[in-house]
Amino acid sequence: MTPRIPVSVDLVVLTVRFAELCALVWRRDRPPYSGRWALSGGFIHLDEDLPAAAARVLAERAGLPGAPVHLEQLQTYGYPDRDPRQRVLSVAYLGLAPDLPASTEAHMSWRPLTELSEMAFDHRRIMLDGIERARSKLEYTSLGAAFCPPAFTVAELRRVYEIVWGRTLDPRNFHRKVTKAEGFLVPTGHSTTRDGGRPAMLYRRGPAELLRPPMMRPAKDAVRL
Amino acid sequence: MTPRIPVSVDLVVLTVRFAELCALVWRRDRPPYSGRWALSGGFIHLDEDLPAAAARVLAERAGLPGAPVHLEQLQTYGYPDRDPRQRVLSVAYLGLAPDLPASTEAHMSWRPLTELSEMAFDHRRIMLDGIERARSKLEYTSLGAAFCPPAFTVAELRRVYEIVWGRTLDPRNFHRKVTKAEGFLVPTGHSTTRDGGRPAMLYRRGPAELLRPPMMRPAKDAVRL
DNA sequence: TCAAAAGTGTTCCCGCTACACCCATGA
DNA sequence: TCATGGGTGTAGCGGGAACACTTTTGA
Repeated sequence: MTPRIPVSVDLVVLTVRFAELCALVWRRDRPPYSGRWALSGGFIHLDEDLPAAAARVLAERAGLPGAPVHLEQLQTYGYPDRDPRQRVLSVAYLGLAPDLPASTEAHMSWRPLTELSEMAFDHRRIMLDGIERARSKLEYTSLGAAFCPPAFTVAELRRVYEIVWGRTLDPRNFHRKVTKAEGFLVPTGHSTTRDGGRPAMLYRRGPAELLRPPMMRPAKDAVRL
Repeated sequence: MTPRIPVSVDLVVLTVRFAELCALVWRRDRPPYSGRWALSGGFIHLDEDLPAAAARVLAERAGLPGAPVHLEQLQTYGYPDRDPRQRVLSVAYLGLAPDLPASTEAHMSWRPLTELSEMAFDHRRIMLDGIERARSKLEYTSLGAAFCPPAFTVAELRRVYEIVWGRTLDPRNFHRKVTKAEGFLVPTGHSTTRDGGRPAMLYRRGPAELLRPPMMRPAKDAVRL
């Protein structure tokens, strides 16, 4: 007989807001782990594909239906006692989102990492794996723009990198690097002064997925901004 | 009610032998997909961790008990009709192995990619994902040595890179790069002439996991050796 | 006129590439 | 002595780091 196991999809949805890297979480109100922060998740349906289940959880449980969130499979967690009630296999997805309002109806909220030292189940481990994935994805893909609104400036994109990596970057070299990179940024023709100073060009995400050569994060001796 | 799903672990075990990248497969002898090549796999037990299940499948189904195979989780495949009999969720693991004899008892054999254009289920897709993972891992980790025997020469390691990437590499620059990289190679003090010519130093795998800066594969205009 | 941020030019340095060259063995 | 592959030296180039400098706005 083949053993059958309940399978859930859990979402590590990250964003950058108020100069901090935040995750979308809700506070559990019953055991186990009552009062702890938890990722949004749900069991997959029997006729449902994994990406479809992730999209459904994003819409229904996370309260972000139709939001422009980049979703990708992260990893699967399956040690037997990760849920004390019954064995559950969890397929984790990573979501990168612009700064959206969290759904109060779904009881979700954006919390900076510093507040998330204690989480339910193994959700802290999953979240940390997601953050590490996001950090490395910024190095060799153009996914940093997934944290930005549809039109954004180079400085806003740079602040995303700085906050996700926890490093300061040289604004001038960063500017050259991303504007020169083929297919990373598409000029909209408009500009804005919302950051003060000289008006900055507004860009949209370009078609390029990979960044070659990659932009490597500086060594850890450089500090948080 | 939470739907329960059978979960299997499937292994993409790769090696380099006879100057070709090969995968460990077996030929199915009954429907569905009778006669097609398949990856080794098995259902996970109810009390079993995922890495433990992968190790068990490697030992029992793949016929490589105790072999020095680097195993890491690849991805999870879950669209509902990937197995026509019943829905099965597959957690794929990638294994990198030195050139070991395949177990005849387990009916496994090493087959070069060129012979594996038609496989059972979605195993070709899984295998291709595993190969792409292996290719990129060679770029930024020291896992190339996982394809080599315990003691190996720089030239043997280079041929691993050349075959996995399908590109020729400059032997002299490659030599400098890997011998200079901190923690990649540990000299054994011995040497060998098994490749002909001047004796080559033998090395063991070093403690370093990551390769910084990475060794990037050349653009695709360079051809197969 | 000044502060602030955008964007450009320039210099230095390091790492990669290409290739000339020498070394140590078997045949 | 020659063929074969191992290993070193070195010049050139391209990209990143550092930073001086100009540009364009709001106040």
